[in-house]
Formats: sequence, structure tokens, C-alpha cells
Amino acid sequence: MDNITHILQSARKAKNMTQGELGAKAGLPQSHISQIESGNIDLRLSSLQEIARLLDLDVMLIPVNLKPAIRSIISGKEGEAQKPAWRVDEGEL
Amino acid sequence: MDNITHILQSARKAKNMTQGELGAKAGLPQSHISQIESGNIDLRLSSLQEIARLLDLDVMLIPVNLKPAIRSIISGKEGEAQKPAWRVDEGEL
DNA sequence: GCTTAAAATATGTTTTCACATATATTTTAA
DNA sequence: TTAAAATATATGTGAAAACATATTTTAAGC
Repeated sequence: MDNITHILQSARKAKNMTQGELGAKAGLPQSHISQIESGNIDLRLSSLQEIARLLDLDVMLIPVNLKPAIRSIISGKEGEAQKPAWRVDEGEL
Repeated sequence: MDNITHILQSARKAKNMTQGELGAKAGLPQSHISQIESGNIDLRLSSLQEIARLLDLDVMLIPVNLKPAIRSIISGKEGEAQKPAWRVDEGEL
């Protein structure tokens, strides 16, 4: 299904959270987190935003022409200080 | 309400589309676009993605620590060639 | 200006699906 | 093996999305 939901799942696992923990913090039942991650649900924006927030992510609308540049920033090591992402462009994602 | 919906509205206007046109292309009734833009609705991810796509936008999950860098790229003129966004950082948003 | 028709946006009702609650299954580890 | 932790499934309820209609806005003609 949707790529976004897989990102949510791996972000949750990276943070060593269970569906239950995430759900509790998000104010959503564990069963939803399950449905969302398995991709059989078309979740609402507010749910997406809340879950993302708890995983230190944010929902943004990105102009398509800027996606390559932004992907390069993101793929260049998440948490720590950035390596120069402005090496004009080598390999999209 | 939510900032994202305002972005959708201004993107639509920037493209000189009516709610009806956008809705038709997105496979959504004009009445939804109205509700979405006025912010009295918590829309579903698939709707958001479809609308965004038609406005040459894409829904992305961004690590919060990278938001400043990404915002600077975005605010530096949407469509055309980028001015140096890597002037380390002056003014978040 | 005023009128009117069409375009654009908003509102009212019904239907469908996300979300809530409860329960079942699977997985982990003791 | 078994109990608890984690994830998945079943069913009921409220809100988003479909459908229809009303209102507002725009711009033409007079």
C-alpha cells in the first residue's frame, strides 16, 4: 500500500515503540496503528500528523521539482549534523 | 485550522484552478474541496495525496530536525532554479 | 448604477469508511 | 509449555466523502 505508512512503521520500530505505546501517546487504539501499518486503512490527516509528531516527523507538502534535493538531505543521516547535502546532486534517493 | 489546507488553497489559486476543476481531476466533488479548504474537515490521506499531486505537490514525512533546511529550500522560489539555500541559516520558515 | 445569468463556492442529507471498543491470534521469552 | 506481550481481527458508531441543492460572486447587458 502506501509508502508513508511503511515509513511510519519503520520509524516506530527505530524508536523501539510498540503499536500500543504509540497508540496510547497518539490517543488512538492499538488496533488502528495495526490497521494503518498494514495499509488497509486510508487514515485521516490529523491521525497521520499526530503519529508523525510522536515519531519526530512532520507532514509537509513538497513541490515535486524539489523532491530530489530534499530526499538527498533526508538520506544524508537523519539525526546528527548534516554532511553537505549541497554536493549538487548525485543519485536521487 | 490546519496550515496544509491553506497551502492547498493557495496552490490551487496559483494554478488558476477552480474548486470544481480540481475536484473533477481529483475525482472528488467540488463540495469536498470547499470543505477541505475552509478547514472544517479532517481529510483522508488519499484525498490529500491526490489533490497535492494535481497541484504539483507531494506529501512527505520530514524529520523535524531537518525542517529548517527544507523550508529554506522551499521558500527560495518554487518553480525556478534555486538561489543558494545553503547560506547557513537566516530566518527559519 | 441596476438586473440577470452563469460561474464559483458553500450548505444540507445520505452513505461509506475511519476510528472506538472488545476480542482473538501470534510472538516472545521464561 | 505457558503466560504475557505484541499484533491482528470483528463489530458498532461518528465523521468524511458522495450527491444534491442553495448561496454567493462575477461580469455582461442594459
